[in-house]
Amino acid sequence: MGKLLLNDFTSFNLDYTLGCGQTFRWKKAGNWWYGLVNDKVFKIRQNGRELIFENISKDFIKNYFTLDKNLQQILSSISRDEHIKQALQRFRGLRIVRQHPWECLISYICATNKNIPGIKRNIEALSQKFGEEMTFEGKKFYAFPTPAKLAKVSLSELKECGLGFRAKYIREIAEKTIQGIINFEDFKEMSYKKAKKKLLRLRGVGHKVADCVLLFSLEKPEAFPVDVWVKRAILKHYSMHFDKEFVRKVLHKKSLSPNEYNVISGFGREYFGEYAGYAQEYLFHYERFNSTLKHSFSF
DNA sequence: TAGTTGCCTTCGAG
DNA sequence: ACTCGAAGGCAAC
Repeated sequence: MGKLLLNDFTSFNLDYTLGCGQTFRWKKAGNWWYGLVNDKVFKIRQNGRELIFENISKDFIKNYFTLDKNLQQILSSISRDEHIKQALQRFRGLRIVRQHPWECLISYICATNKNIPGIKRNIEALSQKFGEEMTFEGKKFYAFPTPAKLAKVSLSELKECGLGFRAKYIREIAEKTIQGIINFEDFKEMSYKKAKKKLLRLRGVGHKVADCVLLFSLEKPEAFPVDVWVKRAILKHYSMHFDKEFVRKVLHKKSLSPNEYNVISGFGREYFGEYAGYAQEYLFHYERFNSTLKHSFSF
């Protein structure tokens, strides 16, 4: 068993961090969160300033949950108006974790035109079918499949995971990864713009998926992914920063054109600054949270 | 070249 | 039974 003491309990909240929808494989049982990250199974729980974990090293926990970063400083840098302040206040302690780029990329390709429970089912199916089996506390866990494995399986086998039209993109990217055409360590070294440009060349990767991968796994905290929830949040609370005509036009569209995407995402990066991605994550979670509240009390 | 439209898998909610 | 929408993207036009 390992322990880690935080300076201040508001500097990290495990439930918000793992429950906000940035990751898809964590499961909570009682007070413990069970996870499988980079081929390691472990569990972790929080009690105030204390983090308690089993089957994993302290260094891994520090790195994965970015405990080396000063969250208060990041949050004050994006705290630009009353609305974001409310979101920051409500979910203070939410951090963006360091995901593995390969798993992150495939996960967010699964996320195209899907809701979060659907993405989780896809990834669970992929892992059970093609990932390495592990045992922890007598229960079976499955690692996320390797690029080599996914490059070998047939399209119909992939589609059995409920991937639909995404299956062909996933296999293409698996092939390019084992061929070395995609090298995630190189992406980390590049600027945000250059890395994004390279990601956009992959079939199945548009602006939204690229920004998610850049933010959640490639150390680019300025990335500002715009999905339907963030679009709604921005048009609702920040419409004064856009042309009336633009707002009216984009409000009821299902999908954004590349240009419209860049207008909203570019606003986010300029307005919130170098940690715009954190603002995006708080706005996203806050918007979904408020929507759930409305539904729960509507009857 | 930039912007638009139709289509794509699946699946649960209503 | 039927439609709608979901952490969208592609290709034709």
